[in-house]
Amino acid sequence: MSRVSQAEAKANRERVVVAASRLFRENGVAKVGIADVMQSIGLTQGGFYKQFASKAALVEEATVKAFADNLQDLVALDEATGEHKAAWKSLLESYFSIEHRDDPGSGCPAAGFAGDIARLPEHKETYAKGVQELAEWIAPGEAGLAAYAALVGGILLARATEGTPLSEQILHAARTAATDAVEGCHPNAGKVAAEK
Amino acid sequence: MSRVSQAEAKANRERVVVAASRLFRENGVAKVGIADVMQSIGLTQGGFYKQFASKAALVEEATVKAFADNLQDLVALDEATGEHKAAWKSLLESYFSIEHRDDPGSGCPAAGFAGDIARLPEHKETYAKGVQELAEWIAPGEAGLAAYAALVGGILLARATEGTPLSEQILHAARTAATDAVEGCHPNAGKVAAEK
DNA sequence: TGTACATCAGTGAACGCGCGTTCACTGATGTAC
DNA sequence: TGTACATCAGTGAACGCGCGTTCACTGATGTAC
Repeated sequence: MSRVSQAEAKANRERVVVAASRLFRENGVAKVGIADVMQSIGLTQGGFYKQFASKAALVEEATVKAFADNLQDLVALDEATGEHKAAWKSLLESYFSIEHRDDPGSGCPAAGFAGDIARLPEHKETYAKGVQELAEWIAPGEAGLAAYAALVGGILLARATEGTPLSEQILHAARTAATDAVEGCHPNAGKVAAEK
Repeated sequence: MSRVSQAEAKANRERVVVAASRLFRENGVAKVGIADVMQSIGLTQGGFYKQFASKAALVEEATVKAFADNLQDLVALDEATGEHKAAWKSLLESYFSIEHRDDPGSGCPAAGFAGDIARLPEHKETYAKGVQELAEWIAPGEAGLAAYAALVGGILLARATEGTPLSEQILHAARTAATDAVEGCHPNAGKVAAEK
């Protein structure tokens, strides 16, 4: 294989971004090399720099794509359920599922990229834009932000404790708390931290 | 400097763990090298392996220490305030402060190590133990776990969006939501995600 | 208490490996005529 | 439409650098007598 048609080259470029978007979320930006990404779609590392200026450029595009895809899924969920509140409840179930915990590659981008972006200032703007849009989907303003932070914290802790019984407890606890926030007052509201 | 007294050697070993506990939280395990840790306390990298079997062993000890120190601080906060609910409110203020966001090195270990531990299975047990203890401090059972997840998610998102206006909004939103969870029902409870 | 020797914490340089990036090369694609 | 040539996506190897780890060496500490 040497030269390839323009259309094929463009398609390959997109495949690189898609693969990176998955691999970065799955294993972390630092642990995924250019060679890994290229190999995963059957190409060699050398060609990478014909399409991207640097690894950082790929991280940027992969971040944008992950957030965009995620938002699109949620909008589709709105349309599928017909009512936003039902869509939100449906999201809660899948978000705090074992499947989502164990498959970060196709999961929440805010969670998948959180660890890396926190130390990569150049991508914070992009990350923030993505977070804002997804939080807006949940609910406008600070209510959405707080809810989204609870989601991200729950899934990250569940992943970091995966393999211990605590992981499932966290998933359950976070799902319950988020559900209660939608339903309104829970009978036990107010008891948190008031028992010691 | 060649050989050093046993007492001094033991003290140096502890200084290494303390420095690592801070540096790992601050810059991430992957970005902090053995040489960085040793240099930060005025020693050279060669001596490291006289005290530790590997970098992984240091990560383990640094994780344990970070969680232990944090728990001790919280217990002290309980004693200082006299009442647990007041201590919790006080924690909320400092947890979602700009200072805590900008100084991960001495901050919440669950947040500081989250990104790295999620990809280092060998440390998940230790991490889980630390999370469990801190969550128990907040409140027993799932209430504490859910609250802690909301804390961690809030501070991580705020750090990953630092430099954008969203960061402060997240801090504020997460603090408000957590405070309301203690106070009981907020007038707006139930409105989340119900407006679209 | 003093002396002689073994121990070993810390030094500084080197080794290996992985990874981001570069580069000469290939040969099908795209284009000019 | 066909031909000749330039372009350039992809290849495979190499370069540099950082970092975890190893190692011969140093000389003060700790100990045996």
